[in-house]
Amino acid sequence: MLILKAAKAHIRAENERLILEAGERIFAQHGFRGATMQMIADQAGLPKANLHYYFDSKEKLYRCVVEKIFDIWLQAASSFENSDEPKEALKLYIYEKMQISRRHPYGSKVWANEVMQGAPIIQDFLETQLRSWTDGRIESIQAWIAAGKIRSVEPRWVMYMIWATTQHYADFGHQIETLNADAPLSEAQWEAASETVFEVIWNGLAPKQSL
Amino acid sequence: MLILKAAKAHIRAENERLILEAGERIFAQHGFRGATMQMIADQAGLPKANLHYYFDSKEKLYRCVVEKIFDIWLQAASSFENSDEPKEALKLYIYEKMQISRRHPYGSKVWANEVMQGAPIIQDFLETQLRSWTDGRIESIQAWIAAGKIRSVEPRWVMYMIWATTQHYADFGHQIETLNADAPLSEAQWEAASETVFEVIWNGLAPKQSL
DNA sequence: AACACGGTTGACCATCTAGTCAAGATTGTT
DNA sequence: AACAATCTTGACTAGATGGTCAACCGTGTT
Repeated sequence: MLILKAAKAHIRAENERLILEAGERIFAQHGFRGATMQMIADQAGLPKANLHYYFDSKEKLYRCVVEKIFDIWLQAASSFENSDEPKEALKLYIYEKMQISRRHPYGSKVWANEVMQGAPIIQDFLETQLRSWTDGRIESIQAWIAAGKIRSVEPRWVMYMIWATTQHYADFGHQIETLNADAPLSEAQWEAASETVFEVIWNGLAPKQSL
Repeated sequence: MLILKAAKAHIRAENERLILEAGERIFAQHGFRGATMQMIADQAGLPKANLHYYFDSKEKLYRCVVEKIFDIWLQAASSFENSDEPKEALKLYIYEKMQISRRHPYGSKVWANEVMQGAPIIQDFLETQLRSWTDGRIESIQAWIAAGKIRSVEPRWVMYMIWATTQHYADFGHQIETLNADAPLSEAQWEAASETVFEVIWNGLAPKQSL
């Protein structure tokens, strides 16, 4: 029957997952051009021809990897909307983004790579989803300023600070490890770093007042 | 005579400069593997074979580019040492790093790329020069804390915040432009961004006290 | 003018790599 | 068991790319 497609769907799902995961890792470590289909195949434990069976081309595989990453990014974004109180909202968002840097360092690197190269593949995402999400967040921040809940600052620069500081822990993880005596950050260090990032930004934004 | 070498030294100097500049740009836009010697040659306005005359291999050219960038980075580093007052020292350093992001966006991207890929070429730099410079700066910050000039924070996380926020304006410049209606930041915007980065970090670090 | 040395260059080669393909293996259904 | 759809895979191809090389050019010195 023609409905066999559904019967083997789990095979497809599982293999696509394997390939996307391997792709994320290899693209992160070598960049788009530096990554070879053979490397990704080896990482996934599948023959190269199999990759082309599930993803037509290297470019399509790459696009899928990047889209998956953007989804995670947007997911974290929702932390921002769950509170009217800036302190709470910022804390949630910063901790969430630090968590993503810890759990998905490869994804973050692929994203960084893509943007650094001028976003040849996902420019449309930047211009639609990212732009509208950012505009929404800027309005929130402006509302906080109007309500006297934080200092008067240009919301854009604050957004960029948060993105930069949190993503740095993924993108420059190798440098951070090297400066940490070649050891990955411990649980306690991740917690301390998250706390410091939040504390400095929050104290930097909070209205002036004694204690 | 054998002293002709000196006579044509300016040709060598000029061509090496052209090639390094082109290399910085192309490596930044495409990554190490994505960049081709032909692209760099075209960018420099020289035939490809000429590149191999001045730099034995692609890898050696790349290493020269990265070393040049690291020098600029270390140069900015000295801003940190020119003052005992944290406010002054941090302001100088942050402004200097923002200036570098503006003037050398390609260099910053090459550095980011290199580190993201695990620093295959310049790991030794990280372990020697960067590590010892960082340790020195951490001592300065600790001294400020001991003197009650800033809050008690882990100096490392603060260093990373400064690096991240300032370099973000180079590495993610494309994203920033896209969110700025596809326009490069104006003079005033650069100034405002630098000011905000400094203000937030400084207020985030300054000891609590009324006003 | 003749020379010598550094600089220039087009043509070439060995290698790597994305993508193809056709034959065969699996698997769920009847 | 027979089948049809899906999945698997080794062998192959076309094109790109780093690097080489031998002939040639320009310039300052004698």
